[in-house]
This record gives sequence, structure tokens and C-alpha cells, in this order.
Amino acid sequence: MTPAQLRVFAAIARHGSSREAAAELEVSEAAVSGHVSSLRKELGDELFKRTGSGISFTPGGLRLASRAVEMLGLQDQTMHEVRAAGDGQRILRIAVSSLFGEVAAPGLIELFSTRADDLQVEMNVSSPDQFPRLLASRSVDVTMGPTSSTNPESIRVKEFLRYQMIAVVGPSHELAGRTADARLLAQQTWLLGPSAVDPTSVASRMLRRYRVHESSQRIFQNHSAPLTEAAAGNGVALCAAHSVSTQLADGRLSRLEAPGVNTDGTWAASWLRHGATSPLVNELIRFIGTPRAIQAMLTGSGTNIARFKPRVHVTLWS
Amino acid sequence: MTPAQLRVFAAIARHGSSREAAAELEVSEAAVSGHVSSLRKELGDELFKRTGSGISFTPGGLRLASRAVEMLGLQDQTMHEVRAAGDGQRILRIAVSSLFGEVAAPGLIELFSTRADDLQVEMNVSSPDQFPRLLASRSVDVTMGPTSSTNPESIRVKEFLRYQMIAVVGPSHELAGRTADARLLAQQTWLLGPSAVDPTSVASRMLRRYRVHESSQRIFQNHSAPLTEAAAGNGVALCAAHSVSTQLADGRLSRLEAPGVNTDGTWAASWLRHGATSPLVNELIRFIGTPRAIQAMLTGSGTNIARFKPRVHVTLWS
DNA sequence: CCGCGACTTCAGCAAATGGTTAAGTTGCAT
DNA sequence: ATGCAACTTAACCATTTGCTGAAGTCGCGG
Repeated sequence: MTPAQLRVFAAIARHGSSREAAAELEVSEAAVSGHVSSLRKELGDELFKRTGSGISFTPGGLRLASRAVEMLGLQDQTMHEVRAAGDGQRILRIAVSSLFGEVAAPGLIELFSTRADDLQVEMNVSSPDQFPRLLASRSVDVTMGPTSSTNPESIRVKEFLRYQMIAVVGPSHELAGRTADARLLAQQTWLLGPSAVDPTSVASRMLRRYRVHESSQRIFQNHSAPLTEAAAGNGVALCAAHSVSTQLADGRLSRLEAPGVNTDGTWAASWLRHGATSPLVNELIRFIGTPRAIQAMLTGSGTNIARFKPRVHVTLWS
Repeated sequence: MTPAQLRVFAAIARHGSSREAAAELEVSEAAVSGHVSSLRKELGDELFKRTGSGISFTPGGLRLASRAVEMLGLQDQTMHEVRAAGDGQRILRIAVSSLFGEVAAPGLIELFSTRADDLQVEMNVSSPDQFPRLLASRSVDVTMGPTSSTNPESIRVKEFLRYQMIAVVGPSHELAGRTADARLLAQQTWLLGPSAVDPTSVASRMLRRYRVHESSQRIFQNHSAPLTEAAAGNGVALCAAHSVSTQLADGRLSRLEAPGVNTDGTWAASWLRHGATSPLVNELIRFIGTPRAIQAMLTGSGTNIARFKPRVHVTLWS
């Protein structure tokens, strides 16, 4: 699967014809066909069949078509990025857990990145158990998220924020303001954010603890939607206490007390211990301990349009 | 930038040493060095420098390290996917706008994908102006999102749901239940979802219409967070009327009337007109018009844990 | 300042790549 | 049935790739 082969296949997919692809790439049809037959051999799939008028793709061929343009795009982007980095463009690459990425990171990054000109921050949401791998392969410079017990010697960790996970329900909910027991909790509908998918998260540990059946779990694509659902009285949601303080104060949400439902969590940054740590990383590590940074994490999550750019986002149902 | 070169560079990044990388890949150090020098020439960046104890990466080198493992991973995944597709695994690839993807798609896809076994649905959130390109390059099978005026002849479109965009504020907000004029609207803080970044969206057209200054716009990473902020009285949010009906009913949110603030939007599916449309696509197109599907889109967004799998998610600040 | 460890360059060689032309298949339209 | 358009295969060749061993260079510690 060389870039050349992918380029050829992408051209075929775009035009729906080998001949036109050959014309576009200014090579003979035989050359195109040669690349295709390498791909066919490597992937063990026919990719496309000839029909009277043009060709028709196999399922595998369609699949390859998607990924081919994606891979070529990624390669292209890489070239630009490496060049830009060489020209002094500074980039800080951060991996974050989904909860931190949603409630704390925007405020923090917004504040941090305005401190320096021509600084680009890339935030990558991923599961915390991937953090060591991401650091080890130099895929990111820093990770931020829940602390992990098992960290390799080569990774340095700095804890910077303690938060409390609490359970909340809407004011109209039968358990509002009451104290529940484990048995009762297991019967509730649990409204959860994406972090519930990660088995190491506080949320999913709690679900296991109370033995909440999967059919009582509703997982949303972000951590804000479950709170809205909870406010409407449709179930129990978990969240960081500070992120809902105003909603608790004005009665839109109400705490639910139960043994073990209030858990303390700690957010920590980790990075490679390795010799020369980039100055930018050191700067960030220093910064996250300051009162201003803490403040930004606890409050802000909306950011200005000019500086925000969401990217890829793929979801799979199977 | 061939796969072989990337594999070599990824190994170097992982070990922090050419020698160890050579050992891992079971080739001579010279071979490794050869691949590196090709990369250096192609990218015009030194990538890493020798120091007394090992090597130190240039910014460009670090950048390449991230992307190298990413590209290799993508390639690997592609091989698996093509093979799986050949073995009869059916995949439906959908591109959606950010609003549709958040409020309507989960319910729809959940319902659709349970109708058939071994059916995998991949949902890709992207800007609607990319839809024609994604279809043309066979990157996705169907797109779903706001209708677009300019569609190439080769694309077929089916509108399936009309919705109304409204503006809402919290009950404590000074404009709650009142009718405002354009002048007043321009002075408000606008709480927006990711769709505001896309210049063709209803939201950003409205912002332009009222000449809302960028500094009065707060963009959130999803469409649910701005509603929570609005409920707290911190500004004006835009949303689809049906998605907030309960919140309007119980007074957590309140409509804001103003000339031109209520816009009708239409969601439409589009797909390639091309000869033989996949049966799966036809099935979906037929399905989205049914009452059950409409119902699922209007109500449900939480989905079961076992069937949900978020993926990549990159955000850039610059 | 010498030596060591580690990365880089060089020469040379076998194998693979990527291309060409020409001939061969194949499915559909006439 | 025949012809056509379009994809595939075959034969062949120039070029590049990818390796290796050997020699070269560089930075640092003793």
C-alpha cells in the first residue's frame, strides 16, 4: 500500500474508471492496472469489477476508497506540518481524557495559548490507558486526565487539580435530595458521558460497583447532554461537582447521596522524563499549577470562534 | 514517505535511538539511516540531531513522529477493514453535519442498525460543504445534514425532516419572553455550538445578519453546553425547537422572539446518483422517511454502551 | 586530546518498482 | 453474432529501492 498505489486507487474511485484515472495521472492504462493488481494481491480483495459501462466496486473497494483519500490527506498534512515546524511554528500536542477535554481543557488552553504568539495547540481526546503509549511514541508532548496507578519509570507525573464526582438528578426526580442505597441505584437509569465507555474511568467503576445493568445505561456523545436529561428528571447523571455548582444552587439539579457515590478524582499531567523536555512543556507544567490556570479550568469552556477548530470525529455502531 | 520509511522513523521515535531501532527491525544501522535520509530530503527537515547520549528531535521530527504512527495505524486499520468487508461484513458510511450528528443521528442510527445483524455504521462529522467531495471520492455512502442549494447533477437528494431553529434564553434573562430587535440582539452574548464555525450554517448566517461581533460569540464543543449556559442566563442560544420542547415547557428555557430569528431548516440525505446504488443506502433512504425513523430522530440521543464507540477527536487552537 | 559510542556516508549489488507497448479478455450494445 | 470500449495480462526495460559491510564523522567523557 504505497502512496502511489493509493493515489491511483483514489483517482479510480473518483472517476469511476481506470481509463480516466490513467488520463488524469498521465500514465498508461496498463500502469494503473498494475498498481491495482498489487493492491488486489496485498489486500486479497478484487476491489472492483468490470461491468459493461465502467466498473462497480466491491464492499472492500469502497472501504479502501475512503481510507485512501484519508491516508493521502494525512500524508499531505504531515508534510505541511513538518515544514511549518521547521519554520519556527511551535506546536504543543496534548492528549486528554474525554471529561477533562470537555470541561477543563478549553478554558486552560485558551488561556495558555494566548500567552504566546504563533503557538498552536493540538488537543487529542483519547482513553487515559493510551496515555503512556502516546507519550512513548512521541505522539503527544503532554497528557492530562485522571491519574493512573501504573506509570512506567520513564514518565513524570504532576497532579494539579482535585475534583469531586457527584451524582445528580432533576428536582422532580423521586430520589432528589434523598439518600439512596446501592440496591436502589442499580435500578435507576444512568445518564452518562463518553467516559463511561472507558473501563478505567470513575464513571464505569461506579457502574460496576452498583452492578448497573447495561440496559439501564444511556451513553451520550458528550458530558453536557446527560446533565440536561437528568435535569428533566430522566435519570441519574454523574459529573464533576464544580461544573454544576450554579445548577445545584438554582435548583435545576439536585444532589443524590448514596454510599460511595461521591468519589474524589485527581487530574494530573504526565510527560516523558526523557533528557531535554521541550521548554513549551515545562512552561505548561508550571502554568497548570497557577491560580489563574485553575480558575480557567474550573469555569470557562466556551472559546472564541477564531481560535477553535474541531476536526475528525468518527463514531461506530456495530 | 513510504510505509517502510515511516515504520523506521516510528521505531526511532519510540526508542530514541537509531541503533535500537535497527535492532528491533533486524536490519543494519546503515539501512535505518538510509530511510531517515530519504525522509530528511523529502521533508526538508533534519528530524533529529545526534547528541552525546542518543539523539534529540527537532520540532519537525516530533511532528513526524506523531503522524507516522497515525498513518501506520490507519493503514493497518484499512487492511483489516477491507478484509472484513470481503468477508461479508456490511458497512454503511455516513457523513453528517455537527448539529444533525448530535441531536438526530444517534437515535436514527441506533434504530436502523438494529434492524440488521452484522451491520456496522460509521458516522463522520464534517462540514456540509464537504459533502459533495466526500460522496464523489466514494469516502462515504450517504450524507445527512442541511440542504444545500448547489448540488452537482451527479448527486441525488431527499429531504426528510423540517425543523425550526429558534433562539432561547434562560428564565432569568432580561429578554426572556420578550421581543427583541436586531440592534438588541447584536449586543447579546451568543452561546453557540460547533456548527457556528461553518459559514454556511443557519447559526453563522444569523450571526452575520445581526452583525454580532466575534467577541460576543462563545463557541462550545457541542450543542448541548450552550443550552445549559443559556439556561443559567448567560446569553442567547440557538437550537432546533424540537430538541428543547421539554425545557421550554417546564420553564428552564424561554423563547426569544425577534424579526428573523425563527428560521426553518431542512435536513436532507444525499448520495451518488451513480448506476447501482448499494442496497444498504437504498434501505436507509427509504427508512428515513418512515414515522418510526422521524420519531427516533426527534427524541433519542442516548445509546447503549455496547454499540457506541467514539473515535478520533482533534481540536486546534491557533 | 584521545577513544568510544553512535549516527552517516559510500560503494556495490540484488531485487523490486513503475513504466511502456502489445496482445488478450470480457460484457454490453447494435 | 460482431464490434467496441475498457479493463487485464505479458514481456521487457530503465530506474530506484533497500540492504550490507566498511569507512567516515561527530559529540562527549575521561
